[in-house]
This record gives sequence, C-alpha cells and structure tokens, in this order.
Amino acid sequence: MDTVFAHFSRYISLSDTLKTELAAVLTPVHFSKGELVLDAERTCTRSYFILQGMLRAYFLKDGKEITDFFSAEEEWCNSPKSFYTQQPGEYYLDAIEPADAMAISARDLVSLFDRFPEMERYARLSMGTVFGHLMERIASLRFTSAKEKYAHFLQTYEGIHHRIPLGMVASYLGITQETLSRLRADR
Amino acid sequence: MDTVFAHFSRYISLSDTLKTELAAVLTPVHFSKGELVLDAERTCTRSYFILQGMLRAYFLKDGKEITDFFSAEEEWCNSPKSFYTQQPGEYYLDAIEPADAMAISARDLVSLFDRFPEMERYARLSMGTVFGHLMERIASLRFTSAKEKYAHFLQTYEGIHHRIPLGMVASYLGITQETLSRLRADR
DNA sequence: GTAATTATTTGATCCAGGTCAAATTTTAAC
DNA sequence: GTTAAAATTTGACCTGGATCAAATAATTAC
Repeated sequence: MDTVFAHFSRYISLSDTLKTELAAVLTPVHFSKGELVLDAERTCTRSYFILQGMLRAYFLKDGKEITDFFSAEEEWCNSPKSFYTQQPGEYYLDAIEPADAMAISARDLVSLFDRFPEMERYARLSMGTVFGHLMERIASLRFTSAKEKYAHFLQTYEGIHHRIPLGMVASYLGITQETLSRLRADR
Repeated sequence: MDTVFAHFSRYISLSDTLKTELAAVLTPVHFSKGELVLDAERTCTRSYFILQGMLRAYFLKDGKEITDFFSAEEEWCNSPKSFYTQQPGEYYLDAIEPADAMAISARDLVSLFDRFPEMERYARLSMGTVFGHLMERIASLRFTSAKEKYAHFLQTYEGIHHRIPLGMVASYLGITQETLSRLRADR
C-alpha cells in the first residue's frame, strides 16, 4: 500500500483520512502471464495500479493485435474511455508479464472524487503527465522514419523496453515487425 | 461571457460566486489574421477560450512548420506543456483567422483551482475529452493510409475543416501537401 | 529432455507516398 | 485593377518500408 501512497504523494499531500479510505477500496489482484485482464466486449470497471509486472492495452484491426500502450510498475492501467464512460470500449488488456496490482473500482473512485477535492487535483495533475506523453508520441509518429520512431520508443520506455516482445513494439510504433527486426540489426 | 459559462456548465454547475470570479479574471482579446499569439521562445502565460475564429499550434522541424492542432469556437487554446509548467515550450500559436477570445492567466487559474474544487473537476473532465481525441488520433496515425488519415481528420474537424489551408492539414496529418492535394482530387 | 508452439530473422519483390521541379490558381498589397 | 506573393495542383521519378514467404531461434507444455 505504501507504494500507492508514495505515488499519490507525488501530486498531492495525503491526509490520514484519505489514506484510510484509499486502503479500504484498493484490493490486491494478481494476473498470470498471458492472462486476459479485460475483454473489449466488457466494460472496464476497475483501474489497476501496477506494483510488479506489465500490462498492455491493444485493439484489433483486421484481426491483428495493435498494441496501444504498456503499463508497468507504479502506473495505472485501464481502458481509458471504457473506464471513464462505463461502457464497453475498444481495448483488450492483458498481462505480458505476471503482474501484481491494486485495483480500484470506477464506483469507488467517483465516490472519492465527490468527497476529496484533492483526489480531483491528483487526477488532473497526473492526467497532465500522461497528456504530455501522448502529445510527444503524436509528434513522433509524424514525419519520422522508422528508426526515429524506435529511438523515441526506447527513450519513452527507458528501463523497460527490453521486457517487451518485438512484435508488440512494432505494432505500438506503427511499423511491421520485419522492419523493426532489420532496424535492430541495424540495416 | 455567457458562451464561456455555457461551456463550463457542460461539465460542472457554476455557482454565482464562481461566475463572478471567472468574470473578474477573464479578459477579452483580439488577434488579427496571421498574428503570432505565442512565440515558442516565451512562456505561455495565458490560455485562450475562443469565441470566434481559429488558432493553431505548430512547431518547427527542419525549419518547416508542423501543425499540431487547431482550436476553434468554444475551445481552449494554449501551449499545453508551457502553460502547465510555466516554462517556454516548443509550440508557436498563431491566428489563422481573425479571432476573438477570452484569456485567463495561469496565475489566476491556479488561484481558482485552490479556491474552487469544482474547477479541478472541470479541468479533469474536460481534459478527459481531449485525452480521448488524442488517443484516437494516435490510432489513426498508425497503420492507416493517407486517405484514411484524411478521412479521420474530416471527421474530427467536422464543420471547420474547410476553413483550414491544405498545407496545414497535410503537416497535421503527417503527409506532404502534394499527396493531400492528389488525395482530394481523388487519385 | 523432446516436441510443439510462438517469436524473430532473413530474403525477394513491390508500391504508396516521398522528393524535386514547375505550372497554375488564389489571395493579399498597394 | 495590377502586381506580387502565397497556396495549390500536376508531373516525373525514386525510395523506405510493406507484403509475402520461408528459415531459424527461443519459449512453453508435457
């Protein structure tokens, strides 16, 4: 639980009351490697704060899995639109490594937003961080060669990139695995 | 001012007190066509709620302007990272149409966040909307033909796309203007 | 440990969209 | 209006990365 608190503390100061409330609604979950965390057919009712391991979000295009993002230690993972609207979304979530996480339901989160203004602030600020990453990614997807895209990926996922299978990286970058493989071999 | 209030009301209910405070810190500004609203060398100290006209954010790559987004009526426009961190960012903002807007300073906004929890909520929720657009855009930039990208643009900027010069659309999409021109002529 | 499955690499070929160049149309300035 | 400047279109050509196919390596299951 300390890890979760430490994360929140990067954005807001946590009162004891809020700590207690958070502890009450965060439940530990485990996913084994390859396990489907969320099926796109279903609504994403919970958000996962990852303590250990890695989850991935992907969608299907022409029957193929297109990876959209990876979430590792000390990050939240959910199907954003689905979690926000509480309607089924387009994303599948799966565990590409065995994972331990703390889960919070959308219901409980909304209740916290209603009772703790600092939770609103936390959400606004942490969202801002992710927002910046999305904008950088958009920039890196346009007018850049496959090599530049890969370089940007290595930078963004510095420290975890080696834990991600090549095929998933390729679809994340919007290039084929063949191209990425050649790129790594430097040709 | 009514237009601004109506916009806020889509996310939160505005108390009279908050209305008064907002009215006190929002100042009308006008930009003539082609005017530089923000130089990337400077910090973005104000955010603009557009009443009429269109602003655009772009950055320079190899000396060329790469358009990153357009903001039109009833939308906020600023250099996100710069406005958030109060440090110079990479974006230039300019008016691609004569524009009337209401400006709020980062300073005043922070003060509102401190005193009105509902402002935090507004920010969180409205940010969520933009967040969704960014993710869709990322999806549309990968594994899609130039034609598909353009179709997505027409959908995203439905109702305003005809007001945007072709060259800016091209750099927004990450394709050359020649390709976009041929695309429109349907070849 | 061995077989089966899945991931990665390598090779050959092809095309969407880039680049460079120039003509034409539109817009702005005076 | 006339001229200049900017935006858009058109043409010819070329290349990065896609596609298709098959070999090799690495994991996983039993």
